[in-house]
Amino acid sequence: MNISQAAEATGLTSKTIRFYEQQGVIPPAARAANGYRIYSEQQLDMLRFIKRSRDLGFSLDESRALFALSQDPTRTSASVKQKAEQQIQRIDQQIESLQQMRALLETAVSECRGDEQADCPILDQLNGMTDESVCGGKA
Amino acid sequence: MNISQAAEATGLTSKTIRFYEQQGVIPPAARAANGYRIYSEQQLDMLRFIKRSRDLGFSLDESRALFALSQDPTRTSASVKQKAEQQIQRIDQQIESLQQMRALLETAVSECRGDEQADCPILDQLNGMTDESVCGGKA
DNA sequence: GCTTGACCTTACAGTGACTGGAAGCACTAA
DNA sequence: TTAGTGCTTCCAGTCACTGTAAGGTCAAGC
Repeated sequence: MNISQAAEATGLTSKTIRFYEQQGVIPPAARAANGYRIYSEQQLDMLRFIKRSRDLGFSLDESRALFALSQDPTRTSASVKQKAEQQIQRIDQQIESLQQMRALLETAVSECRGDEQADCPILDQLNGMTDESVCGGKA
Repeated sequence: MNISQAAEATGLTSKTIRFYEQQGVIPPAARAANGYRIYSEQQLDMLRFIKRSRDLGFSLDESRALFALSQDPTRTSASVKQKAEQQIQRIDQQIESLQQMRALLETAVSECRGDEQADCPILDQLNGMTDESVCGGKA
């Protein structure tokens, strides 16, 4: 199985797989006589693990660490759970930050007529012309 | 007003202000005899505008474009509103993506005992050992 | 006058996780 | 033999900074 087949089988791209190898996320692939990388089912599983971990928002470093844990029979589920809970917290922070942005934008957008006139509450907000202590306050 | 005072006054860092100048986001600052950058109130307003725009999640390019719009008397509020609505859409996509991650993590975490045993549903999920078509399905 | 320390300048490298592109072999089909 | 595709390596670019190094400037204190 060469790199493009491995890419197909894992949902990654060939570029990304080479990048992971170069970054030490995965060990160097075996090579065929022609120098092409070859992948075993086991390595596909590793790549799929990394992809799923990335899809849950873990960094490459954490993904590597999680895979190491998954291969370590002496791990504890507590150690894994802790990482997952940290990740949930990070996600919650990101969501909260995005929701604050969204609320500010939404208020400004709702006040904007969106017509041919230059007058625009959205630009007013960016110019600091609204009361920022009260989100989107009209006062 | 020198660069660190401008940084203080805008909530940016000196580094970031220089970076914005180098990237063409803001025009080159005037210089004192000693070569130090000097900033006027007008330029502080521009920097504050950019910061608020960035804080709403607009890219530097969009922030620059929005500032140009805000300085253009022939603009229409419709053109601004469109950019803001696009930004809301992007934010919604990001939130949705994060909420999906969160839901998957939360399910796995809730099933994980988090004790000293190696057995771990979180790692099972990363290993593709759960039914992915039903998010977190226990079947 | 000299030193010290804070602040300014430029320029380049590093971050994270890729993505794109160039240049050059390898393989396959016509 | 040629064309086309796929593999290889290596380097540059993305985004928005941040860190670091080497050096010039300024104000205060001795």
